[in-house]
Amino acid sequence: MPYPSRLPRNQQAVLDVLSQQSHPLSAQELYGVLRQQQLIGLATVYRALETLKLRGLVQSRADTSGESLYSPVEQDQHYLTCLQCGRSFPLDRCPVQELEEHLQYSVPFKVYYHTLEFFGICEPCIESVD
Amino acid sequence: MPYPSRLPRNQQAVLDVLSQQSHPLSAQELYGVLRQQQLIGLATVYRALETLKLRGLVQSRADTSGESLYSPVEQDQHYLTCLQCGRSFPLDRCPVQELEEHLQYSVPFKVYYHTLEFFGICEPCIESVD
DNA sequence: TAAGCGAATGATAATCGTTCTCATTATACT
DNA sequence: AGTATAATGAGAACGATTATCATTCGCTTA
Repeated sequence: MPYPSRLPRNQQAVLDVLSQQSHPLSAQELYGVLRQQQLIGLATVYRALETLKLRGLVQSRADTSGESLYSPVEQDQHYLTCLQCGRSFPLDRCPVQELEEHLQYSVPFKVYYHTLEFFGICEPCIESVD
Repeated sequence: MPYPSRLPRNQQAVLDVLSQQSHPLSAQELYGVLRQQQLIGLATVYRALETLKLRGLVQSRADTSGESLYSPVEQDQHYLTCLQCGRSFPLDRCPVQELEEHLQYSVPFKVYYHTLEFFGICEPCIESVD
């Protein structure tokens, strides 16, 4: 697992904000929060996220609206996501951990994290499906 | 599982092309293929994909470059995806099927399909990681 | 401590996938 | 056939992300 002894300031700031949140943030939301703390450009936020992803510290998933949502890798990332309204409901159980550990030994690929997402229609939306 | 007796022509055409491919296609690639067969607009391709997703017949996942890749739901969708080069390597084993079936009875949510993706660095890229 | 140099930054323009708009066309129903 | 309704294609609009570039920061070396 790549873990540099110290992170550049902006990367650290981005990671801190993500860790303080209990839910994934978009890059633009992140930018809004960081702007209240310091002078920072949107491009820098994207650059920091890119690097943090490559280091296996941050993960992203695509919102149904197209934008990416970012969260620290430690955070569980298993959802029921409604195709109609786009809302995501977190799941607690993860049956994949052991497979991930097994993969580490069986494939030439360094796994940082995984995502597991179930797609369908949530109860409130079921009635409104055409 | 929602399965209308007959699909509108364009939705059927989109589904046919996706089913003929052995790998997921972007909306733009799909548009290119369809244009060789018939007169169709890009907006219609997106509209058809949207509807097919809501019907649980097509699924999408985000490419590392940001665009969405579409494939029929029947197709297995489990990958090792390299954060560096973006290439995806399909996995055969799926440990989640039974959890999905269990979910159907334990949550108020109609599950159409799931995605499982492992992210990390592939062997060829490991050397080039800074 | 000052000078020099390469990497990082912020502002903004450019890019590109996706969605919206709207005039036109196809479809369904009577 | 006649009319209402939905679907379509073309292209404009949108918005998230990426590229550009002049400036600033951080570090090394004199």
